[in-house]
Amino acid sequence: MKYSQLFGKTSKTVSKDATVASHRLLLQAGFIRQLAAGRYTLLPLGLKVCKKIENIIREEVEKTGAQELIVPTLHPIELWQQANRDKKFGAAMMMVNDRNQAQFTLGATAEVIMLDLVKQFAPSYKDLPINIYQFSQKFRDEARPSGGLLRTREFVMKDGYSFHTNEADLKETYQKYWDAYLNIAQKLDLKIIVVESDNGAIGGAVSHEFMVESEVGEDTIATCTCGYAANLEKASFVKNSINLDEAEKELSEVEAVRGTTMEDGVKLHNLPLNLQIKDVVYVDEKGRFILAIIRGDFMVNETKLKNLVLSNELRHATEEEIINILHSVPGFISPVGIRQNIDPKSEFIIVADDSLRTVKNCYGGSNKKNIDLLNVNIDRDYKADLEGDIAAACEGDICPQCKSQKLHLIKAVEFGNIFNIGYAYSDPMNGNYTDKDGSLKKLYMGSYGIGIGRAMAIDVEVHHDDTGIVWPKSLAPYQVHLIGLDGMGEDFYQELLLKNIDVLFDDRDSVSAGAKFADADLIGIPIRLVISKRSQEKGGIEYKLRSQKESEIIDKKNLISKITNYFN
RNA sequence: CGGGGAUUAGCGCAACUGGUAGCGCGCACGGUUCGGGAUCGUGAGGCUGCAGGUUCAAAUCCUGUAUCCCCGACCA
Repeated sequence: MKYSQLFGKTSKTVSKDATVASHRLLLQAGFIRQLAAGRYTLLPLGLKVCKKIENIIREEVEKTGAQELIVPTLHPIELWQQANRDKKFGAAMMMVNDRNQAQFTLGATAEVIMLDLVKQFAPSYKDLPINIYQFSQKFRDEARPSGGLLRTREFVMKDGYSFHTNEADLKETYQKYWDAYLNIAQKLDLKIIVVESDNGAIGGAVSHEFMVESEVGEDTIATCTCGYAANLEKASFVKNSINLDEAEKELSEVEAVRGTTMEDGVKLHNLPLNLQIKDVVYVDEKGRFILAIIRGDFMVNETKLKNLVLSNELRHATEEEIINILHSVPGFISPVGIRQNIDPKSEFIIVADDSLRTVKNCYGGSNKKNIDLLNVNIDRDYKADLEGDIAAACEGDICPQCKSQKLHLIKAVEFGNIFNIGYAYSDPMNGNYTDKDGSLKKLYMGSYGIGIGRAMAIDVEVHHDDTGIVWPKSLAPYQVHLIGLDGMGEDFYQELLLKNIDVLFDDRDSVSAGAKFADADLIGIPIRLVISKRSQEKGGIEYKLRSQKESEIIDKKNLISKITNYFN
């Protein structure tokens, strides 16, 4: 390709809105262009890179036995409703009507479509596992797209789906995908941290995310040197016992003229924070009031809480709701006796973190202003409707796996994920197969995703310097960036083409050498060749790797083999 | 959805207390240059996001609205 013919140009300036490096560089180097919030055009250079990523993914994913197909983008809303996923995805779904007012959604993911497809072939155990995948445009009406291609409303995803007789069978495919993802990441020159994760809107039980450490990442992951790694949404930690050897003392009310913060309580009673009970009131999408209680030194993890109470959405209760509906007082909420006060028409759930089993004789509010309770004990003084882990892990907490070392929190971007979905879709949609004995059994499902545009952005995030992108050779839009100076280069360009070398030839004659070098740095093609009077006087063509500072003059005859060797 | 900022030429930005729009880059043409974003000259390019209002006069003030960005909420 001649640069003068290439559609899409580099630019000297780029909007100050592009604060993330990959966003700025991809814009500036002419790989992408924005159409609307979270919607980007892939220009020829950008598309070339994405196609290379797709091919790498295709090659590795097919090793799992997956077969490529493609399903429509518009999904009849009824299918989503069958699986109850329309509510899970909620506002993120793009809705469309046809001329008959039939409702469709623009595919955000394709579990329901793929399951429906599989059902149409009435599979028997002999057909299983079924392992299918596609590359297709996904639509998610994200509340706030950000970071260029890192979070968009419209993107190409490789989404794979597998169908099994049981979980053990899924695990085999799951492991194959795991390995495939690591191979893909290696080819993309990305260092992956695999973490346990929450299944979120996809549903199911266990899943893993393939993360790349990055300051611009929207996720936080907890890691330990022992190998433990989990998304913060899922990460657990050791909750040490505080004073379990104490005898339970008598519950008592005391006057407590104080502010409404945890620290105010600590100061007033001169008792440790970890003996205080923290009370947080939430309201979910069904209008249920949820009182989450937890040891004072811990924080509530809303994702864990949502999973425990089976809610899709939580918000904090307002002060008015606490006063008028719970008949309590902000800052003085307590699980003790709160239930009696509440209007029985309002559904009310008390959820206790298991950390409340690590303490005795706790203190906190009384649901009355300026009165606190001392020596509060679970079971004796209050009971929870649900108990479990709803605590957020923090930097320095003790690792749940080795139980000795401290967790370290790092920011990361999600490169891909694999979901063990189980029966989350087969149940509501009657996704069955016929077993050996002729009986119908539920299909056990898995799903597997990688966003292509995001993968490209992560790669730029990881591989760039002050002057531009530094593509790994597997992804570079071209292998060689040939710069012709002094009107030279055409003959050698033709020669490279004949040798099947993928070359971008900067043939512009109205542009200075400096501008060409700057553009080459920006675009980031691995090998830069310069052919000029000067290089010829020195006996050949200048050869320089984008990733290195030094260049060398190489004789034309040896150059082709040097290039092909570099790429093998 | 809450808070903040923005919208003027293809891109990046100016235009004070209202007087009818300019700079840089890029683009076109012509010269001189030619190994790290050269330079000189000439030129093209704008219903100032949109809709109302105030005024003799609006890019500028007011109201509404749309879009974009950032922080948060949400989402993976």
